[in-house]
Amino acid sequence: MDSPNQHVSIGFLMNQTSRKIIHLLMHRFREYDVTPEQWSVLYQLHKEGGINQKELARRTAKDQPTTARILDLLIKKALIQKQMSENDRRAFIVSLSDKGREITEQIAPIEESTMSEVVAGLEPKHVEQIKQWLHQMNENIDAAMNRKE
Amino acid sequence: MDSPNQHVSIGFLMNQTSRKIIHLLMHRFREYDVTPEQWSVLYQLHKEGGINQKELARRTAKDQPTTARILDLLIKKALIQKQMSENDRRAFIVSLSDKGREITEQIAPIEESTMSEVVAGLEPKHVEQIKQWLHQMNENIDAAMNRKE
DNA sequence: TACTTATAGTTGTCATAACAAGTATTTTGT
DNA sequence: ACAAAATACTTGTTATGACAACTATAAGTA
Repeated sequence: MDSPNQHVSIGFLMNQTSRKIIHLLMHRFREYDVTPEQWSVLYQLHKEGGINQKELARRTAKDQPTTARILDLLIKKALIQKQMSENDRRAFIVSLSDKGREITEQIAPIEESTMSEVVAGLEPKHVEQIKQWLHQMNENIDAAMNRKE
Repeated sequence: MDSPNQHVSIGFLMNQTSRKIIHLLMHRFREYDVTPEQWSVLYQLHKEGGINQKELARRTAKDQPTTARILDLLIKKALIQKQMSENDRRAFIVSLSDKGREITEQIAPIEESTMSEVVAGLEPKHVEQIKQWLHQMNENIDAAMNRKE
């Protein structure tokens, strides 16, 4: 990519960078047969299991159908399990299997070191600064979506 | 999204923000029946038409199959046309149709104003700073991918 | 020239994501 | 208590994106 940075929209650049990060993580995770999106689900369940699909979708910032299909794949790989909620028979409670916990703990340091490579050359306070600005953009977008529909 | 910014990986946050930008643009473009990814192709062709698919893929940062399929859709909508290259019978030369040019010019200001909304509250020099850091991350990722395979 | 290799593009498969529509269950309002 | 509305989840469709395999053509090389 030799394109002059200055004339490229920030939207285009963010999209490109985000895809590249996912691409890199995919390669690093490949031997575990887990994609970055599947990893984000496993990671949330490792932080706190026993939540339902809707809550899991909220925490991973995915919609419910996408979450449901990722869970299908993770069940096929025997990394998670679903059980019917006792309080609410519409809902399922999701949690890591032993194998899922093991793989999650193996992948976690790989994810961390990969992201360190990605932000190499940036100071930690700059990374925090970017996160704050991204957060601001997120809020702007939410406001824009709510305003117009 | 009430998640505490600090404990979220920058990769996760970038992916989320990027998707939200696309989502917002999609809504703003909906009446023109053009998606943001299709728009990025139209935009590049408006800057310079008469290039082949491989070059177009490079400029939009998509791979060739993705570009080919987006072009199929744009041809169906009669926004672009392909003609065989005279020099190289493997290649097609892509360019905007009159309708494509018209729609592109209508959408351009919408894209601009939408992106202004997204970065509302950030100073222009901060936006430039983010772009520089994103560019740095891109280079880091390219280096990491080349190093390991 | 003939053979090998590289290139431009297409097609197929799978994962992710948005959206709409459907089912089953729960909650709300009367 | 009962009908209506909301909720949790699933399924189908379309677009995008990564990747591998394929066809046709071009370029490099013996």
